[in-house]
Amino acid sequence: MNIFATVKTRVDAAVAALVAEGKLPAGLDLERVAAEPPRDPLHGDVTTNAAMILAKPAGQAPKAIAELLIAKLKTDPTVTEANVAGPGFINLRLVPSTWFDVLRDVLQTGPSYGDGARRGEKINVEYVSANPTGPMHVGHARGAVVGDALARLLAKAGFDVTKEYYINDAGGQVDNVARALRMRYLQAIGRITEADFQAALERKEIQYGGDYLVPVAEALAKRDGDKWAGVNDDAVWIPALREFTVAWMMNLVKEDLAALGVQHDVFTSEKKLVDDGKVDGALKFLADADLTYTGVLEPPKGKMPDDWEPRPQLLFKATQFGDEVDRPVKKSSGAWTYFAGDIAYHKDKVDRGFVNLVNVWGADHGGYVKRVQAALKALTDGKGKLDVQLCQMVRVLNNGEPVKMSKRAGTFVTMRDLIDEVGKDVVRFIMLTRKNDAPLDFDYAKVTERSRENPVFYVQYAHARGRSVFRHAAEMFPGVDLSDKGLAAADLSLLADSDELQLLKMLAAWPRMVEGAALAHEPHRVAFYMYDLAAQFHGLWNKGNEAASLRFLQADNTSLSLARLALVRGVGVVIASGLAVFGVEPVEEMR
RNA sequence: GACCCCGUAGCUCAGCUGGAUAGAGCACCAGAUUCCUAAUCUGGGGGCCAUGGGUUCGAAUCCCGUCGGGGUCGCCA
Repeated sequence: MNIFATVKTRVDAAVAALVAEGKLPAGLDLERVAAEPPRDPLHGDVTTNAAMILAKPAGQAPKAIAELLIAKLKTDPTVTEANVAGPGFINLRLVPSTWFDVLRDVLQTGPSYGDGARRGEKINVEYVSANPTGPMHVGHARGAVVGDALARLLAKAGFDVTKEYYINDAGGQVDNVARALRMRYLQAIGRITEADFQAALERKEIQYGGDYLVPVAEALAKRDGDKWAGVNDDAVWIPALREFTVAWMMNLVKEDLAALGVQHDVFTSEKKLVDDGKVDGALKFLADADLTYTGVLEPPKGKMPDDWEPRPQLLFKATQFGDEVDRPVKKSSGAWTYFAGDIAYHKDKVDRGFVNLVNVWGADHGGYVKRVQAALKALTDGKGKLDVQLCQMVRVLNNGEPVKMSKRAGTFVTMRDLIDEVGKDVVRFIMLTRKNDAPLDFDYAKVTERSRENPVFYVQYAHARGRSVFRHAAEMFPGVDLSDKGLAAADLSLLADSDELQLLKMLAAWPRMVEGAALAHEPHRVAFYMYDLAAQFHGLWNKGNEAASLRFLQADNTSLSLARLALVRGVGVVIASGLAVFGVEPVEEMR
């Protein structure tokens, strides 16, 4: 039940009725007509901009249209008041039972309160997609949480969501890991020393110096003995060691993600796309559409690479689809570029029936967005929609001091460091307290602090307080049915305090919140909603400190207590429901 | 040089896809505890929404310019 959606359909019906009566012209576009909460609650319960939106196409003054609509809307028994205000807003006040019905609905529907109804609309969310070259770091953690929460949010809004991970296991980076692994391997079988390894790192012969390759090398030595020590043909040992390390690293990645509570439905391997001929197929598709050609790119502006020289390459006509320049799909060596693989990957998604795509990337990939969107347009004749959510940097701090790096990985703070330090739920929640295109400070001290400043604590505390009330209620009212079903049967009209009603109205806004955040691909909105809801709840709680008659539990008044318990429970259900979108467990108590 | 993101209270940030008098927290000031968790709550001051134009009934929000911060810029992924 979404009362704003309900009111919107009533407004639409009122317009239709006026059209039928000839008071408004036919064929009006109602797309932009909205029913929303007014900015100032004093204005009413629901406001609609219908009169202002329709004024121009109908050729009438907003206020005149508003009067017509008000006359229609007033015939609705659930509308107690309808007024025109300001430039033409129509403010509606609804019968109080509206809010009691909402609460009853929350109690009866439980965790699925707020679920949307767009069943069957498929959407693909690709996130993390980290190179299988080592442990996950903080940046990956943010992308993982944002992508996962977005997927959960879309699912709640009613989409059929597929969560996907693209494994970049075909490029030069994984070869570089194989090279580093070989050195660690030689060390593991006693052919070189740690000093030799560090020297090679110093000479930049290898790029990956982290300790995390040591156990991989040991496992390889255990399996194959000294088999690879004498093999010097790159074409032989690189693929073998690459395969070994990719498999290992993907296990590591999956373990890290599991520790964060993130699970993907589909893993797509770049190497498999290549081996299966999907890259050839995708590029043939573009070539057949005359969207590729062999040409020479202009030299890059700004910082010039040392070894730049003009060379002919196979290019994709990205400029036809809104990109700045045409983009290379083949290196001058003739090998496919990373972009070619990505074209094939996106074609693969399209071929699997996805039109709606979301990719969550790090902000350093911002320059890559247009070309992939261009490729998708080319592949789908303009029908495919790709939204790329870029995640900005995370600065890891402790009491304001930058945390430099992990002992294990060497150069960066890992996802595991974060989880070990503050726990999975805190990591997840904090990562969602900023919009993803804004930088985020993650301060170990602040995110574990027990104060209003810390949104995780503040929201969890509200939930725990609600549970505490129920523990007391069970003692105060032995034998009384305090289940959701029992509470739904309570006389909710006893909720008469203005703050109680305000809280009910916030619960009524949850379904609209879910839909808006999902369509905008902005899970962080849920964090702010939950914070506001918690603030309202803490406020009501403390009113009981000043006036004992406002406490939730009244020993001498069971029916009033039950009505208030229903409200407390409703708040708890919605908070738990919001936390579920974040993949965070609500806490029962905070001792 | 080009492209992308950002610029809102002293600080950290919201602002629901163009709506009414721009909101929270921190910090500052003044209050609340025989009471279900005061780990909380109530009240107060604080703004040229970087800046200059434009679009319209109406702009923090959309478009263009300028300034400032960050990111990216053939054969890396």
